[in-house]
Amino acid sequence: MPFVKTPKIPRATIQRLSVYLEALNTLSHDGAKVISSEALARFCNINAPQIRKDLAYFGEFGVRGVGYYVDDLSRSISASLGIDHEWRMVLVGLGSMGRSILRHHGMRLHGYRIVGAYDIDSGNIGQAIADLTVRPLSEFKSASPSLNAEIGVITTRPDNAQEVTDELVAAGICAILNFTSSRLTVPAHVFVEYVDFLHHLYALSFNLSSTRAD
Amino acid sequence: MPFVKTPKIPRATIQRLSVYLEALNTLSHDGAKVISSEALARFCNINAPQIRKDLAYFGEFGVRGVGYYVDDLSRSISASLGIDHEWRMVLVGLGSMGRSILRHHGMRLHGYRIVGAYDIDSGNIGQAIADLTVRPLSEFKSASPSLNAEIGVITTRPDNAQEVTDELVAAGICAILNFTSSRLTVPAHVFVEYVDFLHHLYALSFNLSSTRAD
DNA sequence: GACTGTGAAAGCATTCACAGCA
DNA sequence: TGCTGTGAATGCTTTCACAGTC
Repeated sequence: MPFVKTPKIPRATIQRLSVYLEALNTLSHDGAKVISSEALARFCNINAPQIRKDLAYFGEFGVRGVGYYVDDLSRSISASLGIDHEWRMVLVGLGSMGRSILRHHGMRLHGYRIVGAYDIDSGNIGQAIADLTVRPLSEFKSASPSLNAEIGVITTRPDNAQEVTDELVAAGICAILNFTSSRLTVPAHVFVEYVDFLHHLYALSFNLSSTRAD
Repeated sequence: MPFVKTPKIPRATIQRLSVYLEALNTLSHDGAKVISSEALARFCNINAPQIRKDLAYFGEFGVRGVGYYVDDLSRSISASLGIDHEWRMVLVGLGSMGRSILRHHGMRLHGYRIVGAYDIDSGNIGQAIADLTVRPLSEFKSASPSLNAEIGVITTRPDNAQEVTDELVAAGICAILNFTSSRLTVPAHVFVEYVDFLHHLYALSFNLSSTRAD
């Protein structure tokens, strides 16, 4: 009985795959055809056995005695991560952070497309930003079937985050990228990722303070 | 010989401390005086022994049979993280992401103050944004002693990130918050934190795809 | 009685060494 | 020969159970 090659993939592996992908795209751009785990390791500041193990979770992408074909591997990782097709997203909250994300080029380039812009702040509603018109969140549920978005991005003020989440989940969204500092409560089938740069600043402060103390 | 209570603190602990802090501030705001690890655990979606262990790395903040005093604990965590005073930062790159960070209220509220705005793109230089004037990065090194900033924030295009990093490090910056998708190479004494929401989107895509497949 | 602080056990993730293949 | 794929060993984190304290 041949197993599908997926026992249980560490979360950390997924994060590193993103790094490999980034690196491979750069390498490909520079004309590299083949790369060894050792060379890729140096490029990413990650060690070689780790890379081999990570990749092995998803299949056998390399050629022994040769290495990995850059473009092949890039495609394989994309497929493994599920980013080999376009993902449709809705954005809620058009303060400066929301606008900046709406205008962010990288996301579109990598297959993430914002197909709806909503807000609960009436001040923003009706505005046209980057070919979308901001609608009140209350309209999302009825628009949802035609928008066909799978990922919700929240950039409101923290106090509104849970309310927005509930609304999105009620409308069938199963994945949320949360830029606010609020922790969200969601049903088990919903995935949440937190982007909180304050936390990263705390980590820097901690490191600075503790080396200072030595 | 009484040890300072710091054997080796897991990185994950630092991240969770940020979460506790956030929660405690909310609780304090709502008038709570005392909270048990169990109650805090429910509030943060983290389990109770984990919280107790995390806190124990830094000292004995609780009272047996009672719990933790909310405001006390909040202050203790802030001190442990080294965020009980203001941190000065310089921002490099004033595209839409940079501007949005410059205008972000939360950061200032939490003791992070941007004291200098730089860019290498001549289009932005000279502009006044939120009481700062954008200067060319080449001027940073000489201004650095008087600015007295400790943290650098990079929001340029990815291709410029390494160059900017080198410049910041040369001027004495020891901590970098990197919003670009580039991996940075830095000397051992410099700390780097990556804020890459594309990676978070990848994680969501992966989760969505793999549950879809079941 | 209630809840913290902590050693000991279990569970994960990373590293290593080497077998297996071009 | 050179480099991948992988079981076995190491090192971290998390979990648990309970002793210690208010």
